[in-house]
Amino acid sequence: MLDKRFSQAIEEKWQDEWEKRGTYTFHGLDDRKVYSIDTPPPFTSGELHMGHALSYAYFDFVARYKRMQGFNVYYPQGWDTQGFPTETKVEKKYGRLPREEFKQKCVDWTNQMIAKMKDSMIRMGFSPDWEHQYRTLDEDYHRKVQLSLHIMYDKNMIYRDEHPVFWCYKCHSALAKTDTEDLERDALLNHVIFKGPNDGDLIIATTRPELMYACVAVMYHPDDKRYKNLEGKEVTTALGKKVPVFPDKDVDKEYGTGLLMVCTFGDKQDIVWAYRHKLPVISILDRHGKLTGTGEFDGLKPAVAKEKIIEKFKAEGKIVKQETLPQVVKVHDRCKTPVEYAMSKQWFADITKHRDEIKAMAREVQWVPDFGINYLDDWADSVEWDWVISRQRHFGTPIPFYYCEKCGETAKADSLPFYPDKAPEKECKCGGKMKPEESVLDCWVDSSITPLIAAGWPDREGWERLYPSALRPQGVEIIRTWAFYTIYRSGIGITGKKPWDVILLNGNVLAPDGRKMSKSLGNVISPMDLLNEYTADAIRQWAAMSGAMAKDRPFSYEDIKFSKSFLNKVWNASKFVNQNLEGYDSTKPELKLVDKWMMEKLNKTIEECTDGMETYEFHRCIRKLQDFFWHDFCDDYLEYVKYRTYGEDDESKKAAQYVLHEVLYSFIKMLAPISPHISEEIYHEMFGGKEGDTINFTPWPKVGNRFPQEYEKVEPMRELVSQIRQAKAAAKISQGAEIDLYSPKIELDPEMIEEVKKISRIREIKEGEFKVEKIEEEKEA
RNA sequence: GAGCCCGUGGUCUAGCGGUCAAGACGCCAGCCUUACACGCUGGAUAUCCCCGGUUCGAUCCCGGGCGGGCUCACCA
Repeated sequence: MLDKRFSQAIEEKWQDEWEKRGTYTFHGLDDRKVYSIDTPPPFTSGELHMGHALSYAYFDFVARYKRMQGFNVYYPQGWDTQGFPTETKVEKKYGRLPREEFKQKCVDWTNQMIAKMKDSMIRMGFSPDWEHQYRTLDEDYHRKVQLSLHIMYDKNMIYRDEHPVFWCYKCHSALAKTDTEDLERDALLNHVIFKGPNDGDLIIATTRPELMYACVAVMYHPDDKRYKNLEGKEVTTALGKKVPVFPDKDVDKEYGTGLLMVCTFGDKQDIVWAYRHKLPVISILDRHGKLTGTGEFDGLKPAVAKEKIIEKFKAEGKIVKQETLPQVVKVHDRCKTPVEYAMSKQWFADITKHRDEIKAMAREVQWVPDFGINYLDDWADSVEWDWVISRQRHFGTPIPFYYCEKCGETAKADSLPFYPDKAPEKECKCGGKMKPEESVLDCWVDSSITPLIAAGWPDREGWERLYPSALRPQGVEIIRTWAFYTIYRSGIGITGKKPWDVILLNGNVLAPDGRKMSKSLGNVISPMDLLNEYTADAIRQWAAMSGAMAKDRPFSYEDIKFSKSFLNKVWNASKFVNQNLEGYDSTKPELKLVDKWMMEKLNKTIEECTDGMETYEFHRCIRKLQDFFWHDFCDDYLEYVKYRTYGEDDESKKAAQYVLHEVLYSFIKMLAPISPHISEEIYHEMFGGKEGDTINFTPWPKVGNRFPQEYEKVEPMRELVSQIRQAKAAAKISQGAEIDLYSPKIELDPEMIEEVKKISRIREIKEGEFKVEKIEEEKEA
């Protein structure tokens, strides 16, 4: 018996049952075709947010659908564990600790977060294989990341070099761009006099005059007539140094005077120019972020030096104009200190050499939706320099190399996994000491081999059958990182083969008001808060209804309320069908026209729904199911056959029961990938688990006998039934009451006319203007 | 500024070379018709952003504009 209501309690019952039985465990390769999913390892923040709920629901639909299609689905669960946010949290809680102790606290904290997130994922009904998990902090994961780097190092794809990086002088670390945020402020633009080749005045505009000691060039736009005569010449800075002049397309003619100085390094554009024009590098900031090599301003911080040098130029009459302009500077998100660019020895991966290969390999992958590949192309085309893979942090995968302090020579670590504090020093060919590298890797280095990790590379027997993955689901916003780096490393660097067959892109979930969800706006909705009121099956249905892929969508209470109502409908209709199935036997009876109409409707639904799942258009699938079940099955067919299931005619009753049984069974199967809990419960309570102990592995419904002609015959009847309903309502006659119908000649199949009489409780049909007339009870008596 | 996506009843979406342009939520009216009031039966509400073009015919295709979103670059 089904409970009175479908509820979260029923969901939890099945979640526990699935976990206990290991329902979704991968049991190794067999004869079946494998379908492997390169699932996104969430960063272990502890919180499962709406974005997770949406995108994880998408590939959970796929996994469940493919299982029912007979695939051997491999759906491991990973965790992205290392990185600055964890260090920040741990540091906040425990303060500064010795390196080893600190790392251990990071691990402990991460494990707590994993436990919390795993529980949330189970409550959402996600079906990853909990026997096959990976964590990026595991020694085994480290070993594989390090091995992958050794392979790439042997192919000359990894190197150590001096290069400008984002640097926080307060925290003494290189930063990833993602560790920075924008700060708007006013800047003073100074117009300073330089001397041209013929000693004429040239005015350049700068907000950072204190960097002039590191000035290495002056630039203008190639179309700028004012400065064309300077090409190939040298000019003299306000400090008396001669520097070359270059035309460059990135100069804005309208900004300032259209003439600018390039320093090492005022901003990112300076770095681009330094590389493009092969300019010399002058490091003007020391390791503490103070000026050096200037003489009079050494030891000052840039902000102080700026004021002093402006005073100096003013005194010398070299500043002709000053204006205040709004400016955006990058600051370290943690300490809000403006970020500088500093030269430093870092490890690099040679992405710029491979951009065309990466783009080519991306074309071997099917992008869903197809325009997603544009994001990758744009990024590949705009990458200015190689990927800085080293970070001066603690909680990360160690870089498995040595470098020579004397000559700069590098060498691979001898054994993996490699941890620098346990590694011996080596001797270099040059006689110098080789030191184990102490920096750690950018987290994207870890996550850019997830399809290999998932496959069990390089140790698991038959890992090649699990690589490429069948599916990579991920957010659009990390195409330039996760997708790009995965193709570069797993694809180009390691295997030479594309990492996945299909990449499925999802957008973000916005707040109901269409703005980004954020703590500061106070508009964050957590899936965990919705569970009790709406159930996981309803949240999952909301996800399915959330429209096109790769598109941001506001969260919709309307949709989730509708989902909940729909589940309620499914529940109650199932109870009702169950009541009417008394005496059901599975022998196939002679079907009436309406029965064939219903079976044909089911066929059409199976086609549409299957197609929707195959093309990842989950909204098409769920909308079709909702429309079909609610309106065609409940509102129409159930009403059409009530008189038969209540009645005495055995043949007719059996046919109706057969169809009720078939349709409901096929329906809950098709609903199972999206809303697995309610389907599982009905499967067991009503169908006795007849095809195995879980609906999740029953075969996906197939289109049965077609009845196109019968279908067409029944369609007009539905219109007539509806008209009679309306007429009854208008005449305030109860729908259950018996009537006489007056009507002009009815153009219907005779069997249909009989059907209508039964369905609409008509005693007699009489010629006349269309109307219904209630049969008075006293007349009958 | 560059690239991409989008612009459909009050709201959120679906759809498509010819349909009375579909659904949900909301709104209105009437119904407790032996599963469901988280329900049932009806109803109102759309210049399908604007201007051109292609076409026998465009909401759908093409060009331009306006508006919104995302990613990137944001400026010496």
